[in-house]
Amino acid sequence: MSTDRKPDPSRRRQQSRDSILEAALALVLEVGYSKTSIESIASRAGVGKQTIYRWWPSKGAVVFDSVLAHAGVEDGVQLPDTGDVEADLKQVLRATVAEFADPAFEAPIRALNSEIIFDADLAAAYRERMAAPVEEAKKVRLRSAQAAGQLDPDADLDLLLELLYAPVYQRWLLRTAPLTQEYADQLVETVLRTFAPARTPTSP
Amino acid sequence: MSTDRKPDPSRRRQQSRDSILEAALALVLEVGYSKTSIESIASRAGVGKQTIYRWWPSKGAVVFDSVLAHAGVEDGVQLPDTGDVEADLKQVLRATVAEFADPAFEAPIRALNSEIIFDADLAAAYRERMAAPVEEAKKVRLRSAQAAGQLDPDADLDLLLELLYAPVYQRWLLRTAPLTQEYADQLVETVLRTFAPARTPTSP
Amino acid sequence: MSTDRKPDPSRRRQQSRDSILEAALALVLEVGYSKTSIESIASRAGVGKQTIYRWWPSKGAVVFDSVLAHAGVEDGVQLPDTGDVEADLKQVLRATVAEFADPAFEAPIRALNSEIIFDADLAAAYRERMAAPVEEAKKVRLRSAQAAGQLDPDADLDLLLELLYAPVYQRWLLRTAPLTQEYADQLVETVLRTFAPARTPTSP
Amino acid sequence: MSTDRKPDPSRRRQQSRDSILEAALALVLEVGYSKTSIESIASRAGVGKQTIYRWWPSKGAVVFDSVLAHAGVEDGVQLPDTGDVEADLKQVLRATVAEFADPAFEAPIRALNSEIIFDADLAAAYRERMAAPVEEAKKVRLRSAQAAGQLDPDADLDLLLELLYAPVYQRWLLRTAPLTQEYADQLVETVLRTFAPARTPTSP
DNA sequence: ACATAACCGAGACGGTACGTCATGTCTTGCG
DNA sequence: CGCAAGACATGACGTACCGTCTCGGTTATGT
Repeated sequence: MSTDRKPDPSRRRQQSRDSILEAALALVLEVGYSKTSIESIASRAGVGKQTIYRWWPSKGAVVFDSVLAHAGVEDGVQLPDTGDVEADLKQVLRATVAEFADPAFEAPIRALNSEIIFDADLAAAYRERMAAPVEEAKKVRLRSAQAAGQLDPDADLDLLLELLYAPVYQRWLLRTAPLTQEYADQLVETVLRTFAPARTPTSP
Repeated sequence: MSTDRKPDPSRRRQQSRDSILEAALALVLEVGYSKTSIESIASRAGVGKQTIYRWWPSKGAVVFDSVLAHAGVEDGVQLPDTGDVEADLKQVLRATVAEFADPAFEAPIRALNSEIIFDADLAAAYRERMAAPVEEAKKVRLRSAQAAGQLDPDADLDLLLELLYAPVYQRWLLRTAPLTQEYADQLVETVLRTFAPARTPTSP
Repeated sequence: MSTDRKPDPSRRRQQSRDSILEAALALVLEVGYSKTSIESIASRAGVGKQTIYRWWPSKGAVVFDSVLAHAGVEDGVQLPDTGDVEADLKQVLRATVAEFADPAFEAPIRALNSEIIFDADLAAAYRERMAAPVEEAKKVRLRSAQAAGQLDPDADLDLLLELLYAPVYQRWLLRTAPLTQEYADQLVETVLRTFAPARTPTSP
Repeated sequence: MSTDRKPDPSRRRQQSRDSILEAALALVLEVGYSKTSIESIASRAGVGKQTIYRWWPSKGAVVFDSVLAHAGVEDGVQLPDTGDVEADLKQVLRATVAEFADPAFEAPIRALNSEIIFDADLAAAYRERMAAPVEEAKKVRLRSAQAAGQLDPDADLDLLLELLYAPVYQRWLLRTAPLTQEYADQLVETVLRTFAPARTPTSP
């Protein structure tokens, strides 16, 4: 016998959920994450505070859902495949760099990251719902490159992706150095060189 | 013309500063960063709140100084140089991995990072006072390796270090995958392979 | 157009109100008015500070309500009417003098007065809710005396009451001279003499 | 053997004292008594806080001295004596009423009174240094009236003065009713009637 | 003439309280 | 019963002052 409140999700009002997520995202953009409060979200969404507390455990979770809903990663992700890995990867990494530079993305994503740092549950949710699909799409492209002989067939693709993306992520997060298109290109070139296919011994 | 109060640092009481930094670090370890308040730091340090506000602009800055004072990076940093870069780098990167796993380091450093994400000033301070000295020590070792012919003399050392450390940092921060000693070794090997000196068929 | 929060009195918790007023009165008695803080009232009443700020504009207003609630002037006030004005007034004025000497009344009432001096709103509230009912009761008795031919029918009763009470009030407030029962009697006699009915030599 | 600081008044800097009193008075006028702080007085006077604490026990005492120094009651006080008590008293009481209405006097004097209410020492100082000389001057005039047969030779002059001034004081302090010149006149007339000389029994 | 003791300005300090904001819980009344 | 509204106890915020305490720098004699 438990006294826990267990709200019935079927009775949930979709309109409230939407306006909460919208308000949360708008506030993070306008006043920043730390100045965004549950109270301000509720007030802006025209919603009672309890309605937020009923469905989300924390401010971080609300903002997480906001960003997720807005990013719309839930649709299938697919990377370009022109046959030229280097060109394709450069295009993709340049797009990532550009995204990080977009103020409309930057604020919510920094907020997301600052929560993920502390909250292992959010981190897991992030991996599963945001990172994993993208990760898998990238690997599809890389396997295609392996099949085309542009990449070492034994390359550890997880490691490769880390070497490619972690430096970008770190530069953006810690602002250690400017994030430029040239940097993206340089990373792609360096990493591809590292995982280049073994030089085919042309003669016996 | 400014009305800002500019307290005179020469009149600052060293004892207060010390007990504040100590209290801040202890609280972050004991109750976590977000539950550490300026008020609790002041109270634990036996200090008036104003004494904190007089010398630091934010909780983040206090914790930053705590970590800095505790880490003692201000002393010269020097890396081992046994003549074998790979062995030396593996030792150093394994130490980094171990440090990240130490609960006594983890909490304050996660706190630090969560502040740095938002606060560009703190990020700059971090770069200058914590990262830069260590970075420089690492480069000294790498240049020594270049001189010894163990590394491409044209290698971009900044990029090399990013490829080496950013993946570790990202795994730790986002908990994307376990941080093991083997992973450290693998990273060192991969990166050294990338920046290996060109095979000069000098003489038969 | 006003952005002011206007709390809904119907949702007010009576229990909180009561414990706040009780705590305020107790604290003024125990530690004095100036050492009584909103914070200490809240803490003693087991109430959040905001609950005080929501319903009262200032410490003075809280203490005012405390005194008012305690004095219970809101009930009808009625003065003795034995048929002998002089005796009745002496009794009433002696009671006033005694009240001023009672330490349990003195502290809160001095507190009240010190606030009223500065705060015209409080002064108005004092007149309307504390002074007026008593004033009216006194006038009822005086009119009865006029009807009985013990007082000049043309006497300005407001003036009469001021001449009677202001000296007592002043002596108490400024401690210019001891407040004794004899003094009360002397005042009554003097003032009654001033407003005695004209000697009408009606018939021998 | 005492460790008490006993500052040597002979070494006191007159300039500091003056600027403190001046600053105190100005602040009470400008921002009101309760918003006047020791710190603001010191700052405005260009004086260290300690210099105030060295010579005065409390804010009330400083303001008291300010008002005293400004009022300049220390000079001899003398009331008009035209031979007509009623006219003279009306003139004096009207002046008092006017003074109370003057904003430049009102603020500091309300401040004074609010301190006197709580602080018996200040009350005594007030009586001795401000009230007494004026009181004595008034009595001189009244005795002259007694000698002139305009006043009952047995009149209790203290009581008379209380009946004359307390109502004015009360009206001003509590704002119970407007303080007009007519009111002053009415008071004088009423009180003089009360203490009129006994009707001389013209025939035996 | 020169120590030496005080006052003095400045302001850092450990505190208390301020009045505001947000938290997460609870209650009320509407639909 | 979900919900908007919002009162509530709690607790932290950042600020203002409190009264005490150094810190140098003038005075201002007193030998």
